[in-house]
Amino acid sequence: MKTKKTYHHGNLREVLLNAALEILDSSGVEAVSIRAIARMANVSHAAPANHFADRRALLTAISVLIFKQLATTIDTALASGPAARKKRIKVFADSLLEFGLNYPHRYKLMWRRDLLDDDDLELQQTMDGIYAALLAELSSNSFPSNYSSDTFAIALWSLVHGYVSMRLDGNFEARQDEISGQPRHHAMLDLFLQVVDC
Amino acid sequence: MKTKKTYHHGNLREVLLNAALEILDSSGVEAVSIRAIARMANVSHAAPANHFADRRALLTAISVLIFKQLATTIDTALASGPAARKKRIKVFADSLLEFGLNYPHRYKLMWRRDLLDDDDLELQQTMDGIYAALLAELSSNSFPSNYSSDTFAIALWSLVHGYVSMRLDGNFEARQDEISGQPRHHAMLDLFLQVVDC
DNA sequence: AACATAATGTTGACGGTGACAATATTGACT
DNA sequence: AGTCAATATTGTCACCGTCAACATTATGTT
Repeated sequence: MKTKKTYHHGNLREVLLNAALEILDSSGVEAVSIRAIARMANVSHAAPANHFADRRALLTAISVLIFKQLATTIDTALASGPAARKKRIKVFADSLLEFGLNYPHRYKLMWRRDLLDDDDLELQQTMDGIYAALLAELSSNSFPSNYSSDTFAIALWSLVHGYVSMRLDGNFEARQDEISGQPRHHAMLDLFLQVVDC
Repeated sequence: MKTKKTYHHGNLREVLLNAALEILDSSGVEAVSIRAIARMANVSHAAPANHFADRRALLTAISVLIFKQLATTIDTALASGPAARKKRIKVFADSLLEFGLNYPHRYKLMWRRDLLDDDDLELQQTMDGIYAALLAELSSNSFPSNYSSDTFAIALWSLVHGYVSMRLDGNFEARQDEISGQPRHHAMLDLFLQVVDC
């Protein structure tokens, strides 16, 4: 009748993170509670405190995982991607965009700075790494003069992030999201990338 | 010693909405609780239930107010704005952008569909009205062929929304947000609006 | 091997929240 | 005057995050 083998769990931290990810994917960040993941791991409600100082620390740890997953996705896509600069930029944008559409709740959590620990070094570094990967694809002479690659990078990122956010929050109607049978974001990115040719 | 004049408050609903807006602006949507606004209105914790079915209904009512405020802001700016189409598009974008930067917590709430009532008619209509105002400034022959005004509208809105969201969530460093002493978003919008000339 | 200490887990409590039910008071209409 | 709907109160419940006190086990030193 003993359901628990040992008093000490062994790898509770990992189990808790997996539980949190599962709840996140299925029910959103609101449902990710300390007590819920403790229940799922068959452990007392205060056990997680030994591994995560508070809920913010838990969500931050999850975000680090997610950001690393995104970084890997982008790196992989770029590594096997085309050589032309403009096309590589599009690969980057597509990777980010599809990641958001594929993992809606993960994507949304990534940017909920109000729920995360701003001072977390690992989080900052992983984010910076992704931004650096974008900058690496840009060189100033590819764009209209007067515009720095930073401005271009921020514009591109804003465009993708804005679109994905709106889509995930349900602010674009389904019919608005297709044009000529193609996803809207293809046309949208092409439209934007015209400035590279200007 | 009687602090309350009457058992029935008189205009509780309005008072509650103002309290909610005050808390929202100062502390963010997380702090906007039924009980908090009840306390602020010197009323029992269950009194708001007579005016708002639940917290979601309360936040939806606030959002309607905010969207109407945004609509007014945009309409005013456009009414006294320039005549050239491209400049009017910029006025629209600037209005949206500055509204977000000026009222961070209000702007963030507007898009938190997870907290709002999707079926609220007034909310939908106010949102649709703003989008229609943007479409009204566009005509298909102003843009590169192959791109509909819907695509352009969604791209522009995504760009602005993405930038504002990132800024408000603290995802752009302060130094990244200025270029040549000008706010980054000016250069960013100019960059994007080049496609109108292509 | 024995012990000390750190790591990890449990139990119980506190105050906060949204929501509901039961009740009290008041306003409005007949 | 009497009735009913609107509105406010009190009390309760389950959930949450967090803390404190305590129990159990792992680890490492002597």
